[in-house]
Amino acid sequence: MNIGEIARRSGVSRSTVSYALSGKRPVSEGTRRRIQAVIDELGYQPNAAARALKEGRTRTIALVIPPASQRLTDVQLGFVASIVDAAARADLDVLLSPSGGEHDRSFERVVSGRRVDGVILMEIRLDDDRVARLGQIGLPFVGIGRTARPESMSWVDIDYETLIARCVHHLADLGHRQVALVDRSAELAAAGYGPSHRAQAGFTRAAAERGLTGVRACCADDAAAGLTCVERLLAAHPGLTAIATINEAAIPGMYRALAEAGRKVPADFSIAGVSARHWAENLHPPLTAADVPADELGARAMELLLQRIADPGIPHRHLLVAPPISLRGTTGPARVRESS
Amino acid sequence: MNIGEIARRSGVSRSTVSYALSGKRPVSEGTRRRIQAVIDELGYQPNAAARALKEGRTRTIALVIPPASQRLTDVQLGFVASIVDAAARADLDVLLSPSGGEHDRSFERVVSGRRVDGVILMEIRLDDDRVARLGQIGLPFVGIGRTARPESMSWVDIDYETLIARCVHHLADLGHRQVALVDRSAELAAAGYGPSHRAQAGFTRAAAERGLTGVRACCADDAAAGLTCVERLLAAHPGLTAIATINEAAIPGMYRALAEAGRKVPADFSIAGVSARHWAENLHPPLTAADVPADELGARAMELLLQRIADPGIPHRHLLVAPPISLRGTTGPARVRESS
DNA sequence: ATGTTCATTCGAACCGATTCGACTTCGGCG
DNA sequence: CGCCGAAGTCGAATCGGTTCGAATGAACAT
Repeated sequence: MNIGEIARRSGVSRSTVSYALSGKRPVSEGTRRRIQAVIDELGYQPNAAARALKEGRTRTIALVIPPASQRLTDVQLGFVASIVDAAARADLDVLLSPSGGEHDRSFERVVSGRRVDGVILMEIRLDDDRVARLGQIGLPFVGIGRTARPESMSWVDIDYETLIARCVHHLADLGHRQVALVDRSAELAAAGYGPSHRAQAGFTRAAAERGLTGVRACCADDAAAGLTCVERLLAAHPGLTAIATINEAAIPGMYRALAEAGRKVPADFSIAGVSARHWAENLHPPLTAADVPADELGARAMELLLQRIADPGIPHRHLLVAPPISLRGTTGPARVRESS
Repeated sequence: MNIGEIARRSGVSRSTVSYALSGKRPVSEGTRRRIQAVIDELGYQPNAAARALKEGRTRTIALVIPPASQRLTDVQLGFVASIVDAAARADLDVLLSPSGGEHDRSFERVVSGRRVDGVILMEIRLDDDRVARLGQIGLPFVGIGRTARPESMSWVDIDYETLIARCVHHLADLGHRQVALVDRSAELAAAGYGPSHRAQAGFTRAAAERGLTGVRACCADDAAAGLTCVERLLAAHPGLTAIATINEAAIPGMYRALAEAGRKVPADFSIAGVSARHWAENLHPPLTAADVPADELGARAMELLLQRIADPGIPHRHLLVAPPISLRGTTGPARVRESS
């Protein structure tokens, strides 16, 4: 079932079949129909490897996701879904490469074996080896997230710094004086995960501007961690009345911890976060949060990548989004303390 | 950066480089080291397309997932994660192919263009075109789920029929007399989605065995649909006291609807389901459910696929799991009706 | 009749790996 | 001393496409 077989059965040469399929040179109407009939009958599709070898491109992109060990958050899932969708629309296939550890076989194999025409990188760190490696190889790529030197690459990103600052201002407006930032895991932050650092920067800045007492806590990406994290925060800081967070996966656990501590949300305690809209709306009570437009970001990332693949020489482009905070059910005026 | 370049720089022929890498023929120690040094220096990896063309295999598998439009459920996400993980361990790459509509370009391209050595199919219907197509092409595949003729393919599956029957028996044991089955979407069921049909069969059978009144409702895969679905059920069947469900994504909505109707769970109303463990545990109250071992199923599916790729002639194998129901916080004795 | 143009089609080279048969060396053995 | 086998290496063929230059033949003008 290769092109030679098609050529034989339609009584033409292999090159004519190729031209009939690609249209890069004229083929007479009759010949084209004869060839097409044979192709339809046998269900022929050109061998992808042979085509990729000759053309020098694979019509495939790689999507580099966090290692499989950690569950994807809802926002991340939104990125993956929209990218897979956009790729399908562009007739591209998507190769999934879990990467995160120090030395990653999958990433290296995909990237330096030229299995793909371009790469979309998720979970980028401020100083990311993979970015350097892709630059060295000269493979087009786009980040969802950015390094410490963002001018030198193309990316789309969420402006966690601004968003967390906005959360803090919102909480300060409501009268809260002691606010905590619940970050993602300590390991991620230590590894130089951008959003952690930027959220912290925004938090510190806004807290200073409003004269608030701010504490920061790291927390793994799951509900159980959220629960113990908030338990500890409440124990250590009894006067705490509000949380700002970028850790959506931990939020159900935070709700639970607050409920168990007898703090009603939003009457006694406020939470504001950054999250996927569906996720925020389906929590109970629904979360006041900046809704990350993951679908749009994913689609834009793919757009940027397609442009870079078409012409690797074009200047880098960036998209930084800071969606407004949707007021839902988890923030309210700070309750005046009984002891005061 | 191809094998010729490596050969030139190490002063040997291309075939010697190839043998040095594969070890399929002896290469002297000195030559091997010289070649390896050049390879390390240039960061050479064999071109995947050229290798695939010659060897006739791509070292890649396809994972066929539901179309991107619908969010993956937690169980599905577990499958994807474990398969990606298992593939990475076997040094295989994973190509993601969203498929579900009638005529699917991505699936056809991946499968008949020989882009992959094997396929794992998710969301299989009782009568599934893709199964037929894969059989026709002769590409090894394993289903997560099975068709109406399960002997003729390899698969792993969750025994929804048994699990839902168990849920019904459990609810009957607690004294419930009117029970509803909340299925997944009507479109899926109409398309012949296996779990829908099998869950329904188990539900009807168990309800008959216990003399219960059973109603079935379809419900899209999201919280909003779960909410309206349960609202409608309560309105139409005021005597309803329990739900069995395979629709995990709708469960938060069901909780909400019950809360809004003033039915406390589990005091006034019981829910038993089939779900991912993390998901069930993080609900509030935690869901009594059969915990789907998605990680194990995914790993086993990959195992079966690797066997079939190694030897397509071996007999088909199957794995049907029916994990026990973990009693958590959503089922309790039926409250004696006040009107009785 | 001859030359010219145009539309089609063909044959061969090429992409970058693997692999087979053949060739050269060298040591061991009769 | 000459033969044999093994080790090590090389050249060429091959996988299945794409693409370039050239060949064919019909239509048309001179």
